[in-house]
Amino acid sequence: MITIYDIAKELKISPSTVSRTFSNPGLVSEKTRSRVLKQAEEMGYQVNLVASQLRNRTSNIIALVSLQGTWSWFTDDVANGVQDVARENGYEIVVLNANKEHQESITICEKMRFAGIIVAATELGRDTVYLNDVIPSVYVNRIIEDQYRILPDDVHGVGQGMDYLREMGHTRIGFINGPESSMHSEIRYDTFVKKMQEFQFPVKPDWIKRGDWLAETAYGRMLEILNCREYPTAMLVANDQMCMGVYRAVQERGLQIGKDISVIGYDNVDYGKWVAPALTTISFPLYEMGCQACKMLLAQIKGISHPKEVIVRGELLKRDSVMKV
Amino acid sequence: MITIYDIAKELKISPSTVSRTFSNPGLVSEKTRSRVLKQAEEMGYQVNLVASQLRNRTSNIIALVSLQGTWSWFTDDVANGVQDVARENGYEIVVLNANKEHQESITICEKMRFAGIIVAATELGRDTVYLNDVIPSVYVNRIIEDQYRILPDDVHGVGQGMDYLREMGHTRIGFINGPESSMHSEIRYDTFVKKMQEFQFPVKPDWIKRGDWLAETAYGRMLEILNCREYPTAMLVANDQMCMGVYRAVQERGLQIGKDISVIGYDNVDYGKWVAPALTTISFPLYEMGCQACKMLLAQIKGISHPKEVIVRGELLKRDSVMKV
DNA sequence: CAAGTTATTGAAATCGATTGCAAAAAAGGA
DNA sequence: TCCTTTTTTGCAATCGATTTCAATAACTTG
Repeated sequence: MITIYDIAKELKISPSTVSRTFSNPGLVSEKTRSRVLKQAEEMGYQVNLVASQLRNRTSNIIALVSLQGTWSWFTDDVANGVQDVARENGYEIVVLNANKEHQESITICEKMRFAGIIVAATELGRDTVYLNDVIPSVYVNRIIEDQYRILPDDVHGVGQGMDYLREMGHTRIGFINGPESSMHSEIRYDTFVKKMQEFQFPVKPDWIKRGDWLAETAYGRMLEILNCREYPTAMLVANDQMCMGVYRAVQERGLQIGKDISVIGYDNVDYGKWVAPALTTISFPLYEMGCQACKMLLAQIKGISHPKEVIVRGELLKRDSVMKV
Repeated sequence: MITIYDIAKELKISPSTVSRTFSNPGLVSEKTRSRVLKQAEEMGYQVNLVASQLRNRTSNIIALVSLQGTWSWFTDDVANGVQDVARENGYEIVVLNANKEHQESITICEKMRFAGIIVAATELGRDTVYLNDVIPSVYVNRIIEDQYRILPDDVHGVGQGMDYLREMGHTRIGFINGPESSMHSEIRYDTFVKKMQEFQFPVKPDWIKRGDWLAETAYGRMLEILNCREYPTAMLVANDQMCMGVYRAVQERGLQIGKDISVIGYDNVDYGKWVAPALTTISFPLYEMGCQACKMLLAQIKGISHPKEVIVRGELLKRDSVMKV
């Protein structure tokens, strides 16, 4: 492995000068600098950031830790947001995946003294995670007391969806929720009910089901709803993946999505555009949340004061799964 | 930031002893060890891996660099494979994303002296990337001279699909290919034609189209095919995403996928299970490729000899988009 | 109990880059 | 030319953990 000492020896100059050539070129004469650069190029020198970081006590790497058991669309979009902001500010990002047994992924970020950690969590992910305040951190989509966090505005999102259904003339609306443990489930459900009451639409318990974010379960729940003597003209579904189950159930019954039954999802997963009919959905503003998270983290790193909570709004994406009644 | 010196001073012992407590506890007496552990816990000590790595000249972090412009299913699945093997061997993985201008992502892995780099590339990603042989590396899904690599067995995959279509009685088969620049396109196309000839099925140029991996374009191409006086009973499509375009085109014409026209995709993206009818597809063995890539990298890291190329087979996943004629 | 072993500890060097300080070299001015 | 100012350089200490070597402490055992 080539070091500045190797280059220095070769050129019969001091390592200090070689170092300065890279870290503070203004302090080195034009002549020496070009000799060093040439020699370094020739020997295939790459600065050792490990040494450099030890000396400087700083890193320009931000870690994004996903609490999913596995990699997924969720982390992807957040990552894109974090990355764009990070790079604008001269930072690189690395993504780690902390599954059930892997507290390790978090700890290693701290031990590596990365510049900061952004923890991104859907609710399918692990419950808890231990930070030691060794480096700055921000949570995306999770509320932990006293910790910096970015949250989506579910109230606004569901509100948008409900307003739209009403505009389209729907009054008989069903709802498939996420699991009980979820903060989103609660908020989305509450907002759904509140809106129904506000509009003075009938809230039918038979049309309100609990799911678990997964298509398979939602498929069963939707069949139950379709077995009711009369069924709703529209379904609000707490995430897109469950909509795939709903689509299947509806189509198996010989009914048409968008015609017999309108559907609004939540999340805006990429394949929603490609199913037929294209899924109308409320976007989970992941990219924007990633951006905000990174800004929040950078503020901490630079010691600038910043509010501890930021709430980001998604928007309703009107496609083909909802039509006027 | 707490260091071993802080702990040492507090306990009035030498830093060496503190260090040994963590890195080689057998060399420290039971009594001292527990005192150190307690003190460290109390002070919130976390070893500084930067210092440790500098001294040891080793890292236990493997980097997976994606050459996609953005995060995607491709990298996800490869990452899961790499991760499982890595963790079995005491390594952690971090994922980086190299977009067009970001040679930087690769370089930073080298500068950080990570244990090794796995470069994963679909063909939507950037063309070239420069490694400096500072650390071991493996390419996934890309052929670079003299470099270690993992490739999928496209010949086997397409063969499986074609055998199945023939079994199901199809003889009139169309094909939508990927873009010209792609190694997969070439192989898949060649294999398709070879199989057609082998089976003595008619190869109709009108039924063979070039796509660009994207649904939108495939939608247009499929419409062209459907405009022919007679159209095929089955389509082999070079990736799943394009199948979504095919589905839409077919359905818009009032025809039914699986009934009027059978479709086989390639890749096994996750939503293929949830579209209606569920998509029959040939899997791109990403997870397995990730595992193999990691094994290959570990072999290099440990200095064990290993073949420079490994080819991994996918399999045909029979679902509902193909039926007997 | 003394000599020989073994278990524990500490001092000091090391990994590779950075930087304050001082020396040397170059440039400028009279 | 000689002195002052500015540029370039080199020396040596530093970041925090590890490890070799030597010293000391704690056991064994005849």
